[in-house]
Amino acid sequence: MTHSRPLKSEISLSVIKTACSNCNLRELCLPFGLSIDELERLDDLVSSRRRIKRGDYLYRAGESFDAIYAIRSGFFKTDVLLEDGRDQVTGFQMAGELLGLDGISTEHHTCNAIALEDSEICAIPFSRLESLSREIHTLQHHFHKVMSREIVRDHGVMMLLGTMRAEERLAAFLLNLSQRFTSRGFSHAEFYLRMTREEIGSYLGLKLETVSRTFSRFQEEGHIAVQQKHIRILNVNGLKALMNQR
Amino acid sequence: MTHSRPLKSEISLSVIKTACSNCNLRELCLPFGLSIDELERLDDLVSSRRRIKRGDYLYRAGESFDAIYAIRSGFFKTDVLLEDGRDQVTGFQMAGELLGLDGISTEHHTCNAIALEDSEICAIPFSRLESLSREIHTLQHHFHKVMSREIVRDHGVMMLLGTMRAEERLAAFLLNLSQRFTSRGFSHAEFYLRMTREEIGSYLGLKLETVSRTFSRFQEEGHIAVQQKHIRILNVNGLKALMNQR
DNA sequence: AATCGCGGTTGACATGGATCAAGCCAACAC
DNA sequence: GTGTTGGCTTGATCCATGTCAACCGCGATT
Repeated sequence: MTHSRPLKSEISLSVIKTACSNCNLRELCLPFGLSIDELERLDDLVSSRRRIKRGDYLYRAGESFDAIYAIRSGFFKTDVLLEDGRDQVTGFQMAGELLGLDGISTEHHTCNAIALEDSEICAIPFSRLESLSREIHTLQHHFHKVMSREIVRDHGVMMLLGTMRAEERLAAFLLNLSQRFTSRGFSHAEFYLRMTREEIGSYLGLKLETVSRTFSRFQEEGHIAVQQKHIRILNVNGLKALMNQR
Repeated sequence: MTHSRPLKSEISLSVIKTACSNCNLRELCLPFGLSIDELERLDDLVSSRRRIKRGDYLYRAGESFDAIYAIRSGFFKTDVLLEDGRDQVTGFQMAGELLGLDGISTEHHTCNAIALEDSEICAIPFSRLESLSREIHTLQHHFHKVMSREIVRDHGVMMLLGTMRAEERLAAFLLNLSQRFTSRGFSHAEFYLRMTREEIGSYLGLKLETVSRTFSRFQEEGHIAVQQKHIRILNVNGLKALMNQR
């Protein structure tokens, strides 16, 4: 790829240029439900595409906010820091998901977004998104749904943190990842974790040792096979059953 | 008041009718930042006002969604239920705050909203809010801020649940209530809790006994005076200090 | 005034997960 | 190869919070 010269500039441009219209995530991402010509208007807006290397920040808490970001490929975590150094991972985001919605409220980001693998994002200038969504009803409505979905997701995490035991939290976590990989066309039963035990623990309100021990227990009980970051789910129903017991 | 007859119909109507333009919460609530004539257009939309008695549901999880609600007066909790009966209180809402944003995502409410005291709400039909906010930029932007603020709040709760100890959670909870009462013109140092120890516990991921014991400890240490639901904060800085230790 | 009942407090004890510590494994550098 | 490093696993012990149980106190009802 790096040595190929463009044969026809239109073609190469249309491939290289960010374009929702030919993005295979468009049914998961912001463009959901838009007509062809609406899509093209969104294309104009989603101009810049950026690579973020593993470990780099997409944005940091405190930075001023002016765009939201759609993940084109890769994997991110968001976290909030307390003055005393404690931190809480607030989410893991994958392709097709939006980052940065927290920044709208104060015009400043309130959390950090960090790439857990080399990633690519589309920046969507927020004020332009607002103007466009004043014109395109479908876009407006879908954007509201996405924000609302984030609120609902957060409620789920609260439930997890507030009422579930370590086993249940981890089972819920694995099932959630599995389901999200599935809807992106990957295996539901086999995947690589992009985050460390510590990051999982932070997300789930557990220490890394507990995460590790619980994985081991799941393995002993035949629910999963773990080998470092490689996970195979052997018994989905077993995991599901772990959640509603008690 | 109840015996007075209207002298001029316009006057009595303007008092009785729901109207953002003369609501003293307008600087906290959705109308924030609107001009006089924009306010009047919002008035048309916020037509119905409803009383909810203590203990009654404003809406239930699963019901179909078509409006969001602004709290005119009173106090609510929202909670989510798991099949096995466990529940998690996801928030406490007071005058000027919005309820129902979770329902946008699936067109169905995903939690229950229950009045903790006799309350009054304004129903805002959501599709009409969307059309109006396509016309009024300020309204659109403010609504986005409100949704985003909810996401940020949820992150705070995750931090609480994920990384803080019982003392810290409860201190944070009291300080948060105090601050919200203050911005509504009530005393920052003295207030009545509208919720039970069990509801506080559910919100904070603690059992009611722990909540009760921690209140008692705060009292022994001179941070607060508790008597059932009546709270007086004696030492704000003491409470703040409790949070960042460790 | 007596009774009832719900919510709150307090105590004694149990336990899930944290903490501390050692060792292991895999990737990478040299 | 050997060493180094970061992430993971496992064991022993500890402790914060949960659990169970008794009792209290206040408001509502009669």
